[in-house]
Amino acid sequence: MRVSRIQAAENRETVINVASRLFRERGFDGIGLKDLMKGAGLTQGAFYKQFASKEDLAAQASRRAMESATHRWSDATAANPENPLEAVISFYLSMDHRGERMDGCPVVALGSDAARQGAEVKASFEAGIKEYLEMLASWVGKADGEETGGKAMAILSTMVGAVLLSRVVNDADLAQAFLDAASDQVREAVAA
Amino acid sequence: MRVSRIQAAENRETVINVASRLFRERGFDGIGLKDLMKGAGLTQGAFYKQFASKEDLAAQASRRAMESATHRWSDATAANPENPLEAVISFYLSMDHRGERMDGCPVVALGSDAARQGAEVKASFEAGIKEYLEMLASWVGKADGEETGGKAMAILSTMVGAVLLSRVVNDADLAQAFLDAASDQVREAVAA
DNA sequence: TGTACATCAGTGAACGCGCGTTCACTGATGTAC
DNA sequence: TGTACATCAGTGAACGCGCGTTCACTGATGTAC
Repeated sequence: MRVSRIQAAENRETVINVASRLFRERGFDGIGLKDLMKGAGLTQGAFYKQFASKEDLAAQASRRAMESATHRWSDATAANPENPLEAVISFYLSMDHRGERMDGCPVVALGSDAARQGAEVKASFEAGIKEYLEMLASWVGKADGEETGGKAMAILSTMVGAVLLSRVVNDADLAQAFLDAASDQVREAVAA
Repeated sequence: MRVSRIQAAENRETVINVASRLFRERGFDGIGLKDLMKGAGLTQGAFYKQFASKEDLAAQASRRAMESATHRWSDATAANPENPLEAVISFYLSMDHRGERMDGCPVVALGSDAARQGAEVKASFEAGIKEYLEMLASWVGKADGEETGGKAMAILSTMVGAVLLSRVVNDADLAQAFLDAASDQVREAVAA
């Protein structure tokens, strides 16, 4: 049965939001369209009225996931404008973030998968990563020339790598140690 | 037809080696047992004479992949014992490494996937990561107390994150910038 | 404003396909005498 | 050392299943008059 244009648009958004979380939780290949649509309260048949293919949804969901991740950074810094970097460190480099793949950073949750996907998925990640970098660059102080962007990139690399490594090991103490070591390194990099 | 014990053991090793490369290239879910066995010159039916399940092979292949990665670090440093860290940086944080998923670092190639796997796969990664850390810790100089392990962890996080980020973006210049920024950061961290 | 009809989002079954896993069978290897 | 037989790595077909995708159909929505 047909549904209003507004309802259809809302349904589409719901599918993208659900997919952005379930893809992070289980990977692009770890969840099927049937379950994805069921998560949005729809049936599989409706999928191709909204998306060209699963890869198309992967690109949309990746973009949405990165948007919600950068919004989270914004919210954290708005709550602590005095020290935005420390506000981000305190949740990004935490055991909570290690444990919540579904709502965490998409680069960590899907980075290895995204590296195998097409240009559209990567473009979604690239856009979000540039958002991350702009925020970081505005906090680390613009000293002289190009080195600012470099500092932001190095900090982002350290943060992404630390959470990824923390998730890949069984030992919770080792995981915590990666997060702590990365926190220290980021603080030092900013101070330098 | 039966095959000698030696031949059977060799076949098993071949399957693990092939899997360690193909999993890195396509992900655990991106390659089937049929193609995996074909890559080793065998048929799918023989698989369950050697492995309990696909996840069992994933754990074996992950261990093998990490071993070959740490061996590569050893080889690089043996070729340049004066400055082992610089030797590792020059290939790990390179565009070549960004492009060769199949023979590159398993943490970058499979980290997001491994985070969703069981304890055995993670144990394989953990063992290799500890190897990485031991090598790094022996190079960064043991100053005073626990901080050495922390430095090694921070450096590994930066390196892993930079290659992952470089693979997730389409823009080759941005990818190169991540690798360069990480190289600088690692050098600074060691000097500090 | 009310009526007639075209549109199309959503349904649910079906498509072919490849997946991980199982199994009866083969025949060279390994063992016992 | 030679023979008889048990073992078992490998083969290839089959299993049930879920995948991404397609399609005929439904009926409320949107449009034209």
